[in-house]
Amino acid sequence: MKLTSKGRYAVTAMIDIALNQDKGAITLSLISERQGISLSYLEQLFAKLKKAGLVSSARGPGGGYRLSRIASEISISEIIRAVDESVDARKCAGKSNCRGGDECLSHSLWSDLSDTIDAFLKNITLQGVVDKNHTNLKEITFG
Amino acid sequence: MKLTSKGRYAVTAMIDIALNQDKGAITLSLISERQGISLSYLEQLFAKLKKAGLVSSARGPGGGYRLSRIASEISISEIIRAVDESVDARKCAGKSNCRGGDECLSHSLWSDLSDTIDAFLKNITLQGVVDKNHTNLKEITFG
DNA sequence: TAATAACCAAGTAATTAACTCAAGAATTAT
DNA sequence: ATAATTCTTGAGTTAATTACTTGGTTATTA
Repeated sequence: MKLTSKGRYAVTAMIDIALNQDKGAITLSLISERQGISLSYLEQLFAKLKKAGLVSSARGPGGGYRLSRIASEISISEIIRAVDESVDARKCAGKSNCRGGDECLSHSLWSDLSDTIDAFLKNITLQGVVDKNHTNLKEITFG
Repeated sequence: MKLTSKGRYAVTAMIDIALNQDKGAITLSLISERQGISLSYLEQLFAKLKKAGLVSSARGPGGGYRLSRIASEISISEIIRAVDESVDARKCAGKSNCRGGDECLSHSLWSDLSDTIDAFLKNITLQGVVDKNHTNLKEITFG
């Protein structure tokens, strides 16, 4: 799991579609204008989003992108993972200075932590973000 | 909130100290050897960790770094925020194409989401990760 | 057939990450 | 004192990634 502005762009674009999906297919030009993201960059992001099965596309006039599933069934985790290659949490693997003992412990721990964050984001849906329902999650206390 | 390998390096190094703090101050050379992170890069990271008040330092032989607080009172959020500049969730601010209306909605939503992730990481402490207690958090279900 | 809009492939500029080099200053041990 | 150790600082380098640009092509619709 990796969190960068690249992922934010993807989430922003997906939210834009979710907010405007009643108007039919949404063109990247429109998203580009509304969200201030370059068209070609969006093309690259949407190639990945499509490959991940999160959106479907239609060419030609009246074409554009649609959500493949309803917004309540698309998680933020999926969107971010579609565009952001995950951080390699195990760079130690194969390295001479990492023998899998205590030295490697922190690496596997980070890996677990990363999974935990991912599991957390799986429970926040696009619809939840649009509805601002995700703020409910803030109320949950841990530990 | 931003999640990159830079933050992972910082967390890894802090875990290394937490695991070895009974042996006194920990030198960066040792962490460098054990974790496979270059010494100079660690120097830069620890300059920030120290500035953030997470570690204290001692020079000379027998010197090194110590945790400023006990591990159960240092959150993963603090460590990551100390070294990783946060993603600017409001690049829209001041831009002509973002007028603060619906167009900007997704930006503030992302900002909220980022806060949510941060709040989540605030509840995972260094000690929790060392004890693997953080895996308990995986059991929590949302929504 | 003309306009639209997705698709595609290179390449480039800017930024950041990760590292290197080269000093210096404080502390401890001899 | 002297020497070894370790933090501290800053300037510079390399590599990777981000974000964007350019210039097309294909498919679809009016």
